[in-house]
Amino acid sequence: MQDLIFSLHSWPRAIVHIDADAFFASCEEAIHPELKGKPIVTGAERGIIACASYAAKAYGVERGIPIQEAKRRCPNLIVLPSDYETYSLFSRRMFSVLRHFTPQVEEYSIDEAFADITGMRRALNMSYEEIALAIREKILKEVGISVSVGLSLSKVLAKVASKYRKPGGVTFIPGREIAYFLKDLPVEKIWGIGPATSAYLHKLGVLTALEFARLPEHVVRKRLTKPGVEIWRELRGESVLPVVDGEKETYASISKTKTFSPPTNDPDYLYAHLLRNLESACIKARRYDLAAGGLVSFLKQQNFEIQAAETKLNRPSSYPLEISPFLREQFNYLYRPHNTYRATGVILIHLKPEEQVSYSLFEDPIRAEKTRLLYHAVDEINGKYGKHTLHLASSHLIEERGKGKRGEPTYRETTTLPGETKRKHIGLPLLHLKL
DNA sequence: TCTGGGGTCCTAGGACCC
DNA sequence: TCTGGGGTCCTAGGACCC
Repeated sequence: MQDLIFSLHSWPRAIVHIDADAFFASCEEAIHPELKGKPIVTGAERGIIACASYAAKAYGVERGIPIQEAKRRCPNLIVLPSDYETYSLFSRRMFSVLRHFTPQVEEYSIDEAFADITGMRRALNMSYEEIALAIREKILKEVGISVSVGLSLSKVLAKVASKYRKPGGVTFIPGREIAYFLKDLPVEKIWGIGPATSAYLHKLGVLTALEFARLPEHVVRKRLTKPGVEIWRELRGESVLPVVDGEKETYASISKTKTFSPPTNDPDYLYAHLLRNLESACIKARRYDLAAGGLVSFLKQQNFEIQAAETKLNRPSSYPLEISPFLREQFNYLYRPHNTYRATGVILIHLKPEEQVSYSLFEDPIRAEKTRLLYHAVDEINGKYGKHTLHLASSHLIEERGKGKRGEPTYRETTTLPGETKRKHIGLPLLHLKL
């Protein structure tokens, strides 16, 4: 083992990873104690399982499989819709318990976090191992959620540790035991090593995490890119990926995608979906006070091929009324009548804080202000009566189609170019009220 | 895993400039 | 006018994550 780096001091760094066990299902059990221990899944709204409780997993019910198939495997399965608002609440409570042990907490996803507890032994009067155990106990007791905990010298190793005994495990990987934990771990199971890199490593004859960790440095630097080298160092017990604390409250991009069945080549229907994607993305952007500097949209063909277009906006915006002309342009550019499509998507990119947006000399400030006020009202109405109660008229085709009838598609908003001052009225007639 | 939805980061290569 | 070399910025696209 002397070829792997670790200091004689057993914990040069102490990094913890916590991973909630069957998180969505656990939240449901915490709210509805009568469901505890029963086979439950979430994901009813999509028809695909988002999360399965361990009782459900015992029947061979896994994440990603269709609900129908799951019911075949487990006839008394309890199927619930996913309730992200509630799960976020539990998530925040878990993380705040974690912050009880150290301020250095990285909220990695809704159900995972890293914490750097280096140097906290004296303050907490506990060993690092005791701190890891205490974290699990306190979250279980105060939030009612079972988590698995890993403690090691780096983030990558802490991830290996937390996965080692699930559910409910607490696993320590001190420097001298790294090789033991890596020797039977396939490279493709390492955090950050995906299909492409594993295939490449396999070709080099590297099958396990230990074989990877033992590659000579010059080979790793020559064959892999930066992330690969970082993972290699972390596996050897050297902490190079920092635990980034602070709650995440901004985005670099916001995307909305929708898959529909059956696939279609109907341009009106496709564009209506794109418009709805745009509205959803803009709602989220406005919620975070962000404005998009660019727009990407794409069509996914039946054979999963994707065509995408990107446009730079002349001024950052979070208003569909201003952005939709560009979307229309992109759609006209991308759409081919002889292709059949299974999904559409919109991505708002180059997001920046709303207050940093300045208006160009060439546009009508009154008009821009009116749009802002209009959407302020739209957000208020939709907040009261439900998302998309008030929406762009031409995205209404989605509802029409849902009811099996065809409305007259309208593209009136496409004549409203941002910066164009000719048109006076600002949109209410272009909106549609869902009853 | 016959493939849902939402993200981030990195790199190579072109455009442009001196 | 031709040629070489080097820097910065931007974009497309790949890879990976939950």
